[in-house]
Amino acid sequence: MHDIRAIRADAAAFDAALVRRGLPSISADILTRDGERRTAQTALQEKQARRNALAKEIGQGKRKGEDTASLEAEATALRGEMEGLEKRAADLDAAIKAILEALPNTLDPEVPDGPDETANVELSRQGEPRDLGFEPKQHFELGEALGMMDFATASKLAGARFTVLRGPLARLERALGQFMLDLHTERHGYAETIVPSLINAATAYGTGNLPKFEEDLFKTTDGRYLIPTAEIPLTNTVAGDILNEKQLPIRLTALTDCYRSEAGSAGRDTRGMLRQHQFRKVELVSIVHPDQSVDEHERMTRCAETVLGMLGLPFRRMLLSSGDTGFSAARTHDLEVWLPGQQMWREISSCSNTRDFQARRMNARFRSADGKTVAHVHTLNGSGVAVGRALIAVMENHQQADGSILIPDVLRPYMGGLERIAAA
RNA sequence: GGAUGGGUGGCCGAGUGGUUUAAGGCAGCGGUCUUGAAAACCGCCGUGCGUGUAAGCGUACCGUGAGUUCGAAUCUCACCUCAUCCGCCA
Repeated sequence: MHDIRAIRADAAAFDAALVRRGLPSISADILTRDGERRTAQTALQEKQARRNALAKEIGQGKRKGEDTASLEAEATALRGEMEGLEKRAADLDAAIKAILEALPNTLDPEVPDGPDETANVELSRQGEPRDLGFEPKQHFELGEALGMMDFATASKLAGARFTVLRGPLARLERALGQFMLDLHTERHGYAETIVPSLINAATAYGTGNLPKFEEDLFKTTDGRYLIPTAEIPLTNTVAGDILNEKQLPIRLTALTDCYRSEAGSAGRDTRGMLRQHQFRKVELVSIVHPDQSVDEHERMTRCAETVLGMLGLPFRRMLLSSGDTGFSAARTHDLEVWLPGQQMWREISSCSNTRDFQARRMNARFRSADGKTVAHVHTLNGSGVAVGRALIAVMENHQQADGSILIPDVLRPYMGGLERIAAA
């Protein structure tokens, strides 16, 4: 959510930010409504002040046994005048809010301009795609040959875009989640958290998922939503709060199932378990002082990179372009892992600094250490990392010529010491 | 699902129609005292919006939304939510 005072202070900068998002300049329209709202509000407040004075006078008069009929008549008349002004101020306020809440976050100056992911910029790379010495298979070919990845049964149970995993492959998915959680809690300072998988509308609004992107969510019969990411409940844990500056930074992590309708992605990634209605993800969320969000964004991205490095997966860090950066983010780093079977880099983590955009929507603030000022916190979120896609990446990168899969060292303690997944 | 009782500032908590300008306490901030700290004492101390160069002034907010009234934290209605008990249940 944008700050109306910032728009008043520098309308040109606001419009320029919208242009970068491919949107028309609308500051003039907003400021016109804002001016009308303030005029109506000021007039209303003057009448409220008069009403309050009259009410006090009437109270005191009645106490003394005086006749207050004429005062009461004036107050009654005043009430009629106030109704129109009150409605006008409220309507304008709602109209301005409706405009502002549909606008995406302002982009970081370093974000490259471009229409879509083709304009993303590679910032760094760790590990290189290597020649396996044989024709690499895709994860679903490997999984089905092992008899441990079953799309037909999943389809029978639920439909397209679901997967049934069995045996050691199912355990590998569990191992990945445990490994990531242990890493982030023991080494990276994130507090392990269990959150609801169902959220109400206010919570989805706070992170920017509502009202614009409702079609991406699964909605329950009682009006709640299945979480598409733990970012939403984790970030909203501080909604409405005024935190003490000493509490910052707050770092939270959770392993949850994520549910996405994948509306609008028909036909994309239909084979395998790359794009599912349900997948597991370890999420990282940081609530920080505004001065710290840039550093925290780098730190968070490195926490996610550490996971991939320890799993022996080649990856690169991308800075998303203006056209590919999400609604709530000011700047996003995607981590793309190399998939030998696909011969492609695929997103496995996305780390975003939303600055105060989400904090404004959910009214999450902190009081300065000296107790004098209250300001919005900055919030960041990142995948640390997507478990289902990590499973794919491990399978494809550590596949052997015979179709077995070598288990990375760091996962073996979570696999009961198993070193290799092979067909039974 | 049924019954009952609640929701007041960062926290606790008083307040059943009119000097409430929401008491009091805790926490926090500043100060006095002290070598320093603690204690004690003194002062400050909710959020948003409007207005103003500013100091300030005004206004709204007591779970949310409507309503009654000249006037609502207080009365009415609906909803949300929490607690406890009963029922059911992993």
